[in-house]
Amino acid sequence: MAASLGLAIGGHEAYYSASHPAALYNFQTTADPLVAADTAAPLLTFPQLLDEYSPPPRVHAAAGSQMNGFPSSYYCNSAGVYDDAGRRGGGGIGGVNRRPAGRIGFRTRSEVEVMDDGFRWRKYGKKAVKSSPNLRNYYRCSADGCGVKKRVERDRDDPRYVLTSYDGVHNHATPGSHGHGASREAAAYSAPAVVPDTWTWSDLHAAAAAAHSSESSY
DNA sequence: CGGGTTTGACCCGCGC
DNA sequence: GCGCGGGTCAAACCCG
Repeated sequence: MAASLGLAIGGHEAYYSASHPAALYNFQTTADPLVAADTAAPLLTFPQLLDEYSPPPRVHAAAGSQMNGFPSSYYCNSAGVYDDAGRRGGGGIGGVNRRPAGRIGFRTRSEVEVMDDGFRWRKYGKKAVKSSPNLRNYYRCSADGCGVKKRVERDRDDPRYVLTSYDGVHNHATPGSHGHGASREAAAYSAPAVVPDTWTWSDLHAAAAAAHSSESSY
């Protein structure tokens, strides 16, 4: 079945998209990522996901060299209705009622908040949020014309973990590439309808967006 | 000198 | 209608 279907598990919604391999492996969509991260525990580990879908080498490198730990769980808020704390998320971005094309989050055990995922990020805000005693940092992709955003905050329940969520899809190749993988980047840049052999951050974002459009009915 | 970070103010949607 | 809360802007500042 090429379509995705929604399930209700323990009061939480989980979406599994048959067209998205990662989703088949419990790459969850949930209204409450924090709860899901705790209760729907048996999710794939980051390395597992990477091995399973052969992501680009640079992701491997980033995971190996820059991260102190690795994501222990995932959530994908493709509904774009709730924020990281499961609160209303329609609050809009900058007051503008923008609907995120797709949001993917990671709960990562790490000493540092900033993880090199191959893209260049510029911090544009920092905010204390009610849902957490910790500050939330806002980053934007520094590539011109790329509106991908990323927010990072420490898990309020376990400060050893970092909650990272991505909004949007990169419309460019990772700046960290040094000439290799041009074909892969071209594939990732175009053909959003075709499932590529290798999964990149952008691919995941695009998949989330696709799941979003098929699930919701705006 | 250029790019990134900091910081407070501001904007806007939502709930009451 | 008002207050709250999250998200963003933008100028000043910092650093390589």
